[in-house]
Amino acid sequence: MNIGEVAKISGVSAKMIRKYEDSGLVPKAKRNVSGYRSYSDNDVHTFRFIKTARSLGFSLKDIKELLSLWKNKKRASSNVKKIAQMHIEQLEFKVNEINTMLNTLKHLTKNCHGDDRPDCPILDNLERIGE
Amino acid sequence: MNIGEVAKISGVSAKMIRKYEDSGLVPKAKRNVSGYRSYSDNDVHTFRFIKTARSLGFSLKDIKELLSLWKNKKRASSNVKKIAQMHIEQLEFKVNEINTMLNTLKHLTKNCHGDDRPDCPILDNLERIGE
DNA sequence: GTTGACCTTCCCCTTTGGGGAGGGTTTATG
DNA sequence: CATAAACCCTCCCCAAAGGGGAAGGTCAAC
Repeated sequence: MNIGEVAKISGVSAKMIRKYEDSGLVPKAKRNVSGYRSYSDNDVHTFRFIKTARSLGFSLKDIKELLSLWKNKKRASSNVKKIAQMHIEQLEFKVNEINTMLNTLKHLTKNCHGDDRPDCPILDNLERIGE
Repeated sequence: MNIGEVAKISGVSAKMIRKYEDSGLVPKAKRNVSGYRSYSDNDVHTFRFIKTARSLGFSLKDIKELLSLWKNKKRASSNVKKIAQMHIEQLEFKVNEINTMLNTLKHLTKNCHGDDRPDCPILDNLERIGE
């Protein structure tokens, strides 16, 4: 398969497939006589794995490890679980951050009349809060 | 004041103060004879405003608008409120995305025994989900 | 008068994509 | 058979919001 077909059926753009190769996430693809990258069904499988992992928010660094565990039939599942748990913690941290922002923002917005007058608790608080 | 003192009391690093100037977020600072940037208390006030707005997750683009509304005593609060509401919507979208990831990740992780054996529902699902 | 702390500009790096230029190849169509 | 469309290649630039550090000028204190 050429890169375009792999992109279509794996859901990873040709652009990103090349980048993943450049960055070492996946091994360099074989080339045909004219220099085109040439892929197997197995490669498609790998790109689908990457695509799914990205949709769960894993970083490429994490995915690199996940891929190597995936390919290693003698892996310990504890290593996979560790990566997932770290990732969960980071996502929970982010959610907490955003929810803190949202609480403040919603409070401020509720109290802003939002009309033609200039008075605005949102601006008032931007002046004051960060002290 | 020199940039270092402004950085210290506003909480915005000197590096970022220069970038904000370069990017047009704040007007170019006056310079003293030796070329050093020179700031007033009012400038500190502005950087504090920016700092707080960043802590609420506003983008620099949003902050540019917020700053101009803040400085404009004839503003309509509706314009401020609009920006805040758009921002709230974006943050809520992000939270939803992350929570969706977390639901899947927690489910998978719960079912992974996490020991020396290779079997792992996390990897199994990375293969399958994204179809 | 030298040292250290401060300031300047300039360039590079992060992360995960995308856009597009310039040029070669393959395939389909007239 | 020739040409055009659709691929593919590499290379460079862009986003956002920071940070690191080099090379060099300036100021203050000892």
